[in-house]
Amino acid sequence: MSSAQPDTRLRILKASLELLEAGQGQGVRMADVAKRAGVSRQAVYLHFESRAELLIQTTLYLDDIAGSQERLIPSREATTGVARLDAFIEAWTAYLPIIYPSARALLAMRETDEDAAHAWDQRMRDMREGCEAAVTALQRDGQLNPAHDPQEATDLLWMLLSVRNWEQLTRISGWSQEAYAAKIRSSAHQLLVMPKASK
Amino acid sequence: MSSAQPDTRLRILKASLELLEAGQGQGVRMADVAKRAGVSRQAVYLHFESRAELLIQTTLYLDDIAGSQERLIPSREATTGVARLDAFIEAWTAYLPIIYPSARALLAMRETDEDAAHAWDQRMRDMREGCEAAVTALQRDGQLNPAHDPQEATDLLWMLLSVRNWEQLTRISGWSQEAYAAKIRSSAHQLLVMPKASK
DNA sequence: AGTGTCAATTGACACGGCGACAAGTGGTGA
DNA sequence: TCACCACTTGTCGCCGTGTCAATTGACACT
Repeated sequence: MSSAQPDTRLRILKASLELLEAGQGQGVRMADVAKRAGVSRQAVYLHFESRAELLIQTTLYLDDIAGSQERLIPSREATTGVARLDAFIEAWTAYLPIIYPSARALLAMRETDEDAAHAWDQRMRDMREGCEAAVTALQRDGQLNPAHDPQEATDLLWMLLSVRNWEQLTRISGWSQEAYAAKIRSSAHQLLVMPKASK
Repeated sequence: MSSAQPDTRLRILKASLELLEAGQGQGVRMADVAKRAGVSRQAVYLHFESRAELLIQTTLYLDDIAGSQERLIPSREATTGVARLDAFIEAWTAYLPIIYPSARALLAMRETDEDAAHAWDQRMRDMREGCEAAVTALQRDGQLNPAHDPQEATDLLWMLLSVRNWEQLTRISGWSQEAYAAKIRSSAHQLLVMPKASK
């Protein structure tokens, strides 16, 4: 936090992120990132040991500037199980389009690179914890659909909220982000919330 | 159907399929396929113009020997909408583990190769037609959950049955194939079939 | 025998992208 | 003045895909 060039590492991360967003996570090479950061290709390797590492750090950087943590506050503060579920779904589905480009790149890398695989899996495990917390809150309220035990319910919710499903519904089936969010929420309710006996 | 060497093209396809299965769709190179087929690397290019083309043809070959068409007969013959839905889900979920290795390889290729992307998308469009037929049959019977219009219901079912979801639930969440099939079927019912007013 | 054809082989090569290495260069502070 | 630091320049190796040209060996026709 001192040099005229505001921290090369940060410039590289920014460049990486911008390119990922521009290409929707596709076709971003080390040389492209370097060029955009106004730095030599080798300088990138001075800061990141490999392409996998750069992608991992880029997603962490994005989490940081996009406030991944703050987004979860309403969910944690929800009082009822259903409110917690809804708040979590709301936060995650709104976050999905933001992380999609870098998630896609990391997912592609995951196929061949062990570090990338590990980083992605960790990320998804963290996200699963949010699912689990929501399911637990539902159960505490006696609102969990008895068709599923908590483990299975968590996995189903986790699946429902996956990046790949967002990709399929919005990019292939052509759903708007709003339609996606609404339908996923109502589907989660149908699957997980105890059907009302009567009213 | 005559030479001592039973058709080189076929030997290559078999080799490709075996390697894909052995590696769960990962790390299969042209040279590996050639070696396993007992043929030079160049011979592979004599029969398939590119790696993408080889993968595409391998999945078609697999469809052929695994009877992808026959599997759909029970679904087409079902009388009620719910029976049709169940038969389709049963056929597809049982087919998924079979095609997974080649599907995975093709999905990876899809990211970078236009031909592979087109072939995969076509495959998935075909599968979607099965979903659509089941939803239409449900609707005809007045059994479609009014929470969804037929389009949306089809897309939801399509999403539910995706290769990626099978991969996540069985390979990551660790569900058995049986648990997967049962849960997906019951989830499809919860989502798509009209809730009984009473009984 | 002689000729043509066809499938396949051999070996070499170009290319793109990642990653490593070595020898500079230029600015800063002790 | 010297040393250090971040960075540059240029070069190189590796890998996997895809191409090309020359050759071989089997068969078929005449």
